[in-house]
Amino acid sequence: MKRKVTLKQIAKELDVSISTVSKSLRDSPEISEDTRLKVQAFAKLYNYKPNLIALSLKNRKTKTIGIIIPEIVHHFFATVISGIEHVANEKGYNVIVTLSDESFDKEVINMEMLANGSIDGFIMSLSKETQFRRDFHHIIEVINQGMPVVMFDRVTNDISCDKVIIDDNLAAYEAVQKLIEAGFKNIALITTVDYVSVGKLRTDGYIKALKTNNRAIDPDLILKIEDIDNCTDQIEQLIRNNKIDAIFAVNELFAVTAIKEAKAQGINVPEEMAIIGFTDGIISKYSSPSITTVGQNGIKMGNKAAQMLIDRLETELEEEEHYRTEVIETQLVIRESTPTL
Amino acid sequence: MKRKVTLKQIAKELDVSISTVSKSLRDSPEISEDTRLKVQAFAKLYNYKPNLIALSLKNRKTKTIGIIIPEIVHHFFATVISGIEHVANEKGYNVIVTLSDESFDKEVINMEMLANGSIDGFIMSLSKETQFRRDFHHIIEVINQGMPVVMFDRVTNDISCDKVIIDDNLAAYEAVQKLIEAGFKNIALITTVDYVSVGKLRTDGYIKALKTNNRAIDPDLILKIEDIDNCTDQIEQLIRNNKIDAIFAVNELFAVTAIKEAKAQGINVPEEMAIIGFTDGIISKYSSPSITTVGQNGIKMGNKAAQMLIDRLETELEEEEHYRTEVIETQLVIRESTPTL
DNA sequence: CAGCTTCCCGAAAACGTTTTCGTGTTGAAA
DNA sequence: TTTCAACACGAAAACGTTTTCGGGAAGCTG
Repeated sequence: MKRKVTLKQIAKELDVSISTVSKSLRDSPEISEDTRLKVQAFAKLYNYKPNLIALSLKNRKTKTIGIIIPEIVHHFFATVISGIEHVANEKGYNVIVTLSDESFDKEVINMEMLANGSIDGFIMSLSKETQFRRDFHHIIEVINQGMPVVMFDRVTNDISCDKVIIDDNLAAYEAVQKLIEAGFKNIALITTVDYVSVGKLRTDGYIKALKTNNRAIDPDLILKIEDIDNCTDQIEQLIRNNKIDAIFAVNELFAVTAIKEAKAQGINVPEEMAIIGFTDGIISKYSSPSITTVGQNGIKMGNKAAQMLIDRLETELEEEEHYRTEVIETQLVIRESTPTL
Repeated sequence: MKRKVTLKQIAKELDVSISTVSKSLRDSPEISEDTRLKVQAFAKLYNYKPNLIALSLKNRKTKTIGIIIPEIVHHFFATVISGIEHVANEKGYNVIVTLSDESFDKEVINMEMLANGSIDGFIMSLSKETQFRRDFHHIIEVINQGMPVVMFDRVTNDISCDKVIIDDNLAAYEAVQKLIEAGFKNIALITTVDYVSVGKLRTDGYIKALKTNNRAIDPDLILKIEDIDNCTDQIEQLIRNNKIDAIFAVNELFAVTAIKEAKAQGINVPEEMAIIGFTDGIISKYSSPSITTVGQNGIKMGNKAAQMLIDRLETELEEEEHYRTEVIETQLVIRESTPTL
């Protein structure tokens, strides 16, 4: 077991100073070709690689990005991480991932943990609980310490920083508009409780679409689900108790559950009931019928977020404070759960 | 923007030495209660938190675990990460995630990157290309440097280190055995090319089950797929050209695709054809019919892997070298794609 | 009063780098 | 021969900690 070799060891072995070794390896003109080559050969032989922790300490930057997301077992977040990781890697950055599990406390703990020198900046999406409590002191503190933060998807207006989002409102509006244009009359909405920012926005988009078309808003057709893991019964009721010919669901799970319940009640999808979901993940693709859905390109969001963070890290103009909000375009992915529109 | 405060600054401000500050904060009995309290109050006021990078350098450990996996946009790997992250977090460790994208080169680069001080140990699953090339020098080198490595799922016998796996062979055997017991005669196999370790093992399990029951092995019923993204045509052919009444697929994608193709050819699942998949992910759960599958508990694998790594990190007995291979039990998750067995 | 503890505290080393600055040697120019 | 520039290298500081060791002051014992 040969431990990693350090500058000091090379210096000792070659009977020169540490500085000489360091300079040789960095091809400094200060060093004679003789010693330079000698040192380089020796370093190569022993496979010397500078210790990144020491470099981090010296340079006061770690070349590492911290990510805080609610969950990783969630296709959308996984794609975003993937997107982040790719551009980060390209630019020589590593990525530390932490999970809040939708918990405020875990979000705070993770944030404080990473803020103590481990990373150069954050990319994050708020936990449900944080959105509910509207307590963002941990984020504000980090920003005040001069550490850049980029928020994506689940963001808040209460904090000014760079953001990457989709236009949830518009995307929902357009999806519902499509349904209306296709002639559907009784369009239901399956959504989340309002404090989930994206849920609220999508709900608003649904309402806007109906209003624009002078349709009445029927509260009975709007189902707000609190506990996402137990949505089946409520959705079953919704379908049973109302005359519905189309559903707009704000996520894949609601959409696929709606399909299942419709089938169970003998309703054909899409012939008798059309369904549009949100998020183009595994479920939408492999469900049968496959689900027409609003695609939010997670990879692209991740790319953009990483791009913005690194830009801010590397242009040390520091004080511009000119925060941007980048909107990633969505597209309606047409599949089998809607009749040919 | 108040930058993070350091020991030095506190020392200066309070007109004591750095050592005094450090000791005060760590409740050293060397320091009088007077100064101790004074320092602590001041530190609290300025929200002092020790710089983790400095600590890492000093202690020669980072309290960080490096993960290298082929992809993250893959439910199984995401669950494993989740499992790792949870026990890591509990024990005060962070987690750096890197992706190999199934590429040997990226695996090597990421490994070397992380090995230079950033982490205390690795948890990894081999990329396809690495398994194909059977080149493990990067891993061996890291191990020789004294850095512990835990491999999971896609492992190799060529390296001795801690491992966490499932018994792929047995799980496949049992799944196929179930099909045989249920009276199915013509059981096809959809698998990967042999160099993917888990694919090979599952294939062997399939063959063993047939042999045990004195069934002939029909090569026509064994489909080995190279390019997982373009499996549709081959699966369609398989089903069209053979009299098949059951299929065992080594992953979810093959299973769901088989269902789709069967349906397209007017074959009812499960009435006319039973299907068992592998991996209990999103697809199996939400497909319709939902898919009976071999559940490999990713969370548990992650938990175990993290546990093993941390154990090895924290028992500095170093030289025991007594590597373990932990086998996580699987269970057949019965769903709609098989008739009540 | 001498000597010895005890109590507090600071100096310095160490972790592994990079970089600034200083310095000794050489050779050439004056 | 003197002076000076160029050259090659080393010492030391810095990043932020922790910890060992040493030492001054005060109090106590004899």
